[in-house]
Amino acid sequence: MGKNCINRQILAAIRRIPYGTVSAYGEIAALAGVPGRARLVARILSESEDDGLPWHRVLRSSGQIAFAPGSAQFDEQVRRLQSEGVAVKQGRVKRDRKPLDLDAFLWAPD
DNA sequence: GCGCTGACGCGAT
DNA sequence: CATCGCGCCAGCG
Repeated sequence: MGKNCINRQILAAIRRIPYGTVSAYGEIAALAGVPGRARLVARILSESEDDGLPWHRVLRSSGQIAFAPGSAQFDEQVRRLQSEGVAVKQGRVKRDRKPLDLDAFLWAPD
C-alpha cells in the first residue's frame, strides 16, 4: 500500500516541475519524501505510462541527460527541452549557479 | 536467498 | 574534468 503511495508522490513531484525548468532524480525523490531514492525515481519514470508526464525535465544532479548520447531517447529529451526554451549543450543543461553570491557570503563582513 | 543490473548521487582522490 | 567506492533498492533470473 505504502509503496503505491510513494509512487504517486514521485509522479506528483515530477508533474510540479515548471515548464522550461529542470530538476534531478535525487531532488524529486527528496521532494516526494524519500531522500536517497534517486534510482527509484528513475525506475518509476521508465515504467510510467503517463503521456503528459514531463519526464524530460528530470536530469542527473550534474545536469546531464541520463540517456546514452545518440540514443533515440536522448535525442527526444533534447528535442523536448529545447522546445520549451531550455538550453542543452553536450547533452547537458547548465543549472543556475551563483558562485559569486556564495563567495560574497563567505567574505561578508560581520 | 544470491548476484546483477540500472533514466542515480556524493564525497574523496 | 575522470574514476572509484559506496550507498540505495526494486526487479529478474
